[in-house]
Amino acid sequence: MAGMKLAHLAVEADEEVVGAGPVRAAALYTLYEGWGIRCRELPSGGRQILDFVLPGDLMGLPATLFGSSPESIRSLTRITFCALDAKSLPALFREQPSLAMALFEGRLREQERADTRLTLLGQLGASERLGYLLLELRDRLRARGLFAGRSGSLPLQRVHLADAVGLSKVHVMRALRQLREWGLAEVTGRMLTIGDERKLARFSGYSVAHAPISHPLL
Amino acid sequence: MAGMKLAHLAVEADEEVVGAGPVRAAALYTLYEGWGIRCRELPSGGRQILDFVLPGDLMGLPATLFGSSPESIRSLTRITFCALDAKSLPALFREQPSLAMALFEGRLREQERADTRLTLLGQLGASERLGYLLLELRDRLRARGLFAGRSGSLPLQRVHLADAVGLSKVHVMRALRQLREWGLAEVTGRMLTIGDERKLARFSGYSVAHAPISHPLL
DNA sequence: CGGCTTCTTGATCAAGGTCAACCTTTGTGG
DNA sequence: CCACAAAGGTTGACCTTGATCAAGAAGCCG
Repeated sequence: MAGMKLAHLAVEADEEVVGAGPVRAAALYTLYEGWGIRCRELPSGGRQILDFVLPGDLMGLPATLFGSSPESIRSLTRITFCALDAKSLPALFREQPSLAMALFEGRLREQERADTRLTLLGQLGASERLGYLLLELRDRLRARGLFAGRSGSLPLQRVHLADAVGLSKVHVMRALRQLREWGLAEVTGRMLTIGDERKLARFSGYSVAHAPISHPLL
Repeated sequence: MAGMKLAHLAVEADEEVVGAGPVRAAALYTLYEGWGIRCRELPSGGRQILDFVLPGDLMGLPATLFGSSPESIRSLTRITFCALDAKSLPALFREQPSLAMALFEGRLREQERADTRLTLLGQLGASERLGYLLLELRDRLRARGLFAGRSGSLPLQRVHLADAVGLSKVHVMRALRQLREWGLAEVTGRMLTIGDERKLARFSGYSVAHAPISHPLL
């Protein structure tokens, strides 16, 4: 798979990495460092953050495979990433079936994560959603060695949390206050601190089983 | 792929086809006829319908591949389906790379549909959600030759619509009335009728591009 | 030190949930 | 074939959650 590598790139914070709509360049990437978001913009002005993109995650798979995709990817921090040759994907499937299978399983895990998010938005209240999101983020970061102990860096603004869980910025504040007052989690500045982890997991319906952590592949 | 076929089965309406939790039997299926739902149950009693399963759709892929899955699949009507040998999936990846690729692309399309549903729940109001759901269902049915003209059969209760779009049964009623009064769509008895299709699509943010129709594979 | 953006909070408003009642359909046993 | 029961559909009244508006406080550059 290393043979697919084309170039090593970097962009500053808050730029569009993969645009919605028709693809302009072959654009299959893996993220090396930094944070990104995968999101959709609505004509009405709203935005849904579909997922946070962390180091090791693929970017632009649907866009390159289908030639166009409604999702766009933006950098939240400065990021470095690596461009892959999307055209060699069929070859990969022919010559590396076990790798292809791993790729397939990865998509399936993503699907389970997506199902969880849907359940979150459909069935749970504001604080539960936030609690879940924070716990999941912590575990994804931890799996990458980017979070140790009770607190770690979280380069997100309130708006990002809001757009991720389908709430208004103002209401995210209220929910965060709840979590803080109950000693479950705290977001201050650009830091996340998990308080009573066990209680938070129970409260927000979080279980690692339901939130398989995507593993860096490349 | 026909070589994977193991048995032809049927179950009555409202039964569990694939259970949540650890897998009891090798359980990879394709649906032949009837309707199913893929859903998650919450400890709190809530239920999120993740998707409606229509003829041609796969059932139980994550469960068989991972040995367990939080999702369960239930029949809404009497269904007939076909059991596949999940163990031959690695073989399929080795010997039928182009089929594997198709399977992979199918998952990617599912992911786009899931992203759309997330955006729906996170950003849109009750009537928009329902309108979108109804339009998408109609197009998926039409792609299978199960819906022609302005109306067709829709074997869903209000609760199912409610659990699918994350609303209460009562509020689904209110939203349906809206759609009816505005001449956009109507659900009566077990029938769905689409009124002004163009207007409904605009109203609910529906576009076929964003809602790729899953194609029967087997 | 301004002039920006983000954070934070209170006050008010609307969307949606809950409860309860009644109606309609379906189904079942006498 | 009718009577009754059970399940689902429909609607109104009221309450809760979360959105919106507005304004002040705190950071963060130039």
